[in-house]
Parts: sequence; structure tokens; C-alpha cells
Amino acid sequence: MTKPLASTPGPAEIAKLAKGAQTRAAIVDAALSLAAQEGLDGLSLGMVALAMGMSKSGVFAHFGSREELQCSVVREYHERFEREIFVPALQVPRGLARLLHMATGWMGSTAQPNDASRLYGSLYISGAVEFDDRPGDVRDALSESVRIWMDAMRRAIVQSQTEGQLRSDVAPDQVLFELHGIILSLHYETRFLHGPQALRHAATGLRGILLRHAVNPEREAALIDAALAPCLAALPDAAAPASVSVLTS
Amino acid sequence: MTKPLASTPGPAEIAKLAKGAQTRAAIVDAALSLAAQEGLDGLSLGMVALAMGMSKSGVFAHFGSREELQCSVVREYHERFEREIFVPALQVPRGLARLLHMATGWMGSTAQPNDASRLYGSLYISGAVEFDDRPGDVRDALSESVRIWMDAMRRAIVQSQTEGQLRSDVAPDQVLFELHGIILSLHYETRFLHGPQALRHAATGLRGILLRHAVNPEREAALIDAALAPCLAALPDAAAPASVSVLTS
DNA sequence: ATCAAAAAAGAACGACCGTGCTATTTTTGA
DNA sequence: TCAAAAATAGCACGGTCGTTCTTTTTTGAT
Repeated sequence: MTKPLASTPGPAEIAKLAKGAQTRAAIVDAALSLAAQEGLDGLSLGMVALAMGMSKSGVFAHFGSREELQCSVVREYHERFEREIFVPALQVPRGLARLLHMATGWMGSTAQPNDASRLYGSLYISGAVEFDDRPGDVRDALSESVRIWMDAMRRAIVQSQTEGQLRSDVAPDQVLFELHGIILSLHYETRFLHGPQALRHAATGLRGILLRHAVNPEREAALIDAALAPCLAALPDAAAPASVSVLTS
Repeated sequence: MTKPLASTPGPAEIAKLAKGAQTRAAIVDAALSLAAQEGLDGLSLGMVALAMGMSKSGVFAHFGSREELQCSVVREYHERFEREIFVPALQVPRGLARLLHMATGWMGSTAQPNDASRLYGSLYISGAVEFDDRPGDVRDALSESVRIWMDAMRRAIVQSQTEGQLRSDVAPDQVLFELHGIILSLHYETRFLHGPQALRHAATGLRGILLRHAVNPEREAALIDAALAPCLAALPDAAAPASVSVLTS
């Protein structure tokens, strides 16, 4: 706790913390990966200790409680989401283009398998279900992160309206609600039903929402279709013949 | 196991089973109620025993395993869903009217608080999240129920097309995907974000989806708005002034 | 009233949980 | 190189979990 009395204590402390913070970060990384499979409240100190090859108390010492470990996982997920989805979108011109960039990035991270990305699972979705009736720090951390991301999305919608691309007579919250529905349905059909057409359905649905709210649908169609093309191209086959969806069987 | 050798064994056995099956049903009812709060895999024999005022082994004896208790809960939920949402919709003329009846019933059961209905929680949503990466009997029972319900919804969509109300050039799965998104977003905003406008957003979103896919939007608007009116009327206040949504704060 | 079967209780088990506590090892800065 | 400090391991505790076994109570037809 107390600083050393000798000179240059500042950088020394930082260096001392370095090793500890390093393994702590590794623990959070492993925990986030495990939480994608077992759920956020299925996370136990024993499993992450096993996954890290260290003792249970060794892991525990870094956080002081299981709840703090869970909160750290949420914060780590938040930072990755911000870094990999939100920040890149800021380089795209504001308005519909940026909104599309954010939405497709969100869709991509939702539809990807857990081991194909460092943005494991969809913690904002699974966490919301697991902690919707469970007050506490984890729920608070979760809802704070979700709120920040939702605010960013709503801002992008509003900017699309002020740019004259989306109609101003619809409530941004309404557009956000419907867009979120696309994400959630994509998550459901991908993760639970294992439907192969999920990403196509999501892209088509998003296209419908945006075109419906566009001031000039003919004008924005090109922009929208261009942004959605990667989603539709990444499918197994556009005209898959006998591959019957789980929803269809 | 072996039947008694004496006469009239048939009704005797039935009568004997009656008491057991009766408490078994009571256990499943309590378990379903608990699963709405703690989640389906958060369900433990100890809790339902406590809630039932009986011993843990007494509860256990009725099912033989925790997994079987969970499956029984899923089946019970399925039967209630079928009885309270699906069957009543069959009395409505097929086509868009029936589709609307099913969708609004689904929305109602999703937005209701747990203690206001015998159709606790949205097991099809929370269960899908909890068991999406967990193979086993529970997942199978869950996905079977979901598949049956999804099939029924898709059938209603197809009938709306053959009745000439919805356009036939859109894939029923696409409409189902978007409609499901409305339900999921409603669940998210109601249960997790506690947004007061959730039901309004859902009704407006559903209206948009159906009007967009309608052969003659002007003709169907009256039917749709009439079906959605109860949803929009059940709100706290249409023009709530300063009540800021969680999404907006 | 009797008696066998069904239902429920009770006790115990091994396993895992989160959390303290005390050693021991490793890292760190002078 | 050395001592202080941080990181980790080891161990034990009380608790809950699902499950199995045995015993008791309850039930229902004779």
C-alpha cells in the first residue's frame, strides 16, 4: 500500500503492477471466453482457474469476489465492443453510412461463432436474459454498457435524420427498437436454431427497416445494398437447393 | 410394478396414481414459476422442495433426475402456450386476422409480468439463451416446442398470403424472422431495460412489418390497427410528458 | 380393519461452490 | 545481491448441489 520512500516511485509502481495486471488481463480473457459458453453466471472461479492452469485462490486474489470477476468480464467485453465496432464506425462519414457500418458490425459479431473472434458471444444479449431479474453489480455493469451502446446507435439514427436520409417524423427509439429486433432474431436463429439463412434474413430485414424510413428510398438503396452486400456474400450459397432450414423442416 | 391379482385392477391403479400425479402437477407448476425468476438451469431441487413445503427427495422421486424436471417444465409451458395462445387463435378466421391474433397474444404474454399470468416468463426466449450451447434432453425439448410454435406461425403467414392479404413474393421465413425480432426486442426492453414504451414500439413495429408486406396496405390497415388497438391502449399514458425511457435517459 | 403399494421423508454421499486464512514462491527496485 | 512486496499456492470451512439408499407415513381397495 505505502509507497517506497526512495526516489522515482512513480514508474516503479507501474512496473510492479505490470506483471500482476498482465495475468489479470489473461484471466479476464479466459473468463470472457468461458462466459460465452457457460453463460455469465455459469462462470465459476474453479473453471477459470483450471483454464488458466493456476489455483483457485490465485485467481480469486485478483478480484476479491466472483461478482467482481463477472463485472470485469463485462467491462472487458464493453471495451472490445467499443474498439472493434464503435470506433471504426467513427471513421465512416456520419449519417446513414455510419449507421449501416455500426449495424452490420453488430450483426457480424452476433452471427460469428465464438472462436472466430475475440468478441466472444453476445454478452449484451445472454447477460440481459440471465440478469433481468437479478439486481446487483453485474446487472448494473451490464445495463450501463448496453445503455452506452444504445445511445451511440440512437445518435447515429438521429444524425441520419438530420442529414436528410431518414425521415424525421419517426421516433429514433422506434427505429432502434426494430433494428435491435433484427439483431436479437439473428442471435436466436444463429445460436439456438442453427438456421443457415439467419444472416440473410437479418440483412434483408435491416434493408426493409431502413428503406421504409428513408426520405428517398430510391436514392439510399444503393448505399444500403452496398453496405449489406458483404453480409449477403458471406453465405454458404445464395441458391442452396435442398438445404432445409431448421425453421422449415 | 406388478398388477394386483385381484379383480378390477384397472380403475384401482388409476385412482392410486391420481394423488401422485396431482402433487406432481403442483410441483411442475411451482417449478415453472421459479424458472421464470431463476432461469431454467438455475432451477434446483432444493428450491422447488422449499417452495412446495416438502423434502428434496420427495420432489426428486417424482422425476428421477433434475433434467427430467426441467423437461417437464418445458412441456408444461408448451401446453399452456398452446392452450392460451394457439388454440384461441384457431377460432379467428384464417389469414391476417388469425396471424394478428397469434402475434398480439404472443406479445401480450411476453410483456406481462411473471405473476400476472399462468404463462410464466418467456421460456422460449430465456431457455434458448441458456441452452444454446448445451446439448441434452432439455435443449431438445425446448427446440421441439419452439419448432412447433414457429411452424404454426409460419402457417398463419402462408395462409395470409393465399388469402391474398400478404404479398406472395416474400419468403414466409423472412416475415417470421422479422416478427420474431419484434417479440425478442419487446422482451429485451420490457424485462431488462424496463422501458415503459416497449409494447408501443412492438405494436408499431409489427404494424410496419405487416403493412410493408401487404398486398393492399390501405385495405388491411383497418384490420391491423383494430387488432393492435388493445396493445396501444394498455399503455400508462399515450402522451406521457416527462417520463423518460431508459433508452432515452 | 387390513394390508400392500405408493408417496414422502430422512440421512448420507461425493462433488463443486465462494471465500477466508496462512505459507510459499516469484517478482521487483534499490 | 537482498529485502520488501506482490503474486500464487495450499488448505479448510460452511454451504448447496444432484443422487442414492433406507425408513416412515399415507393412501386406497378389499
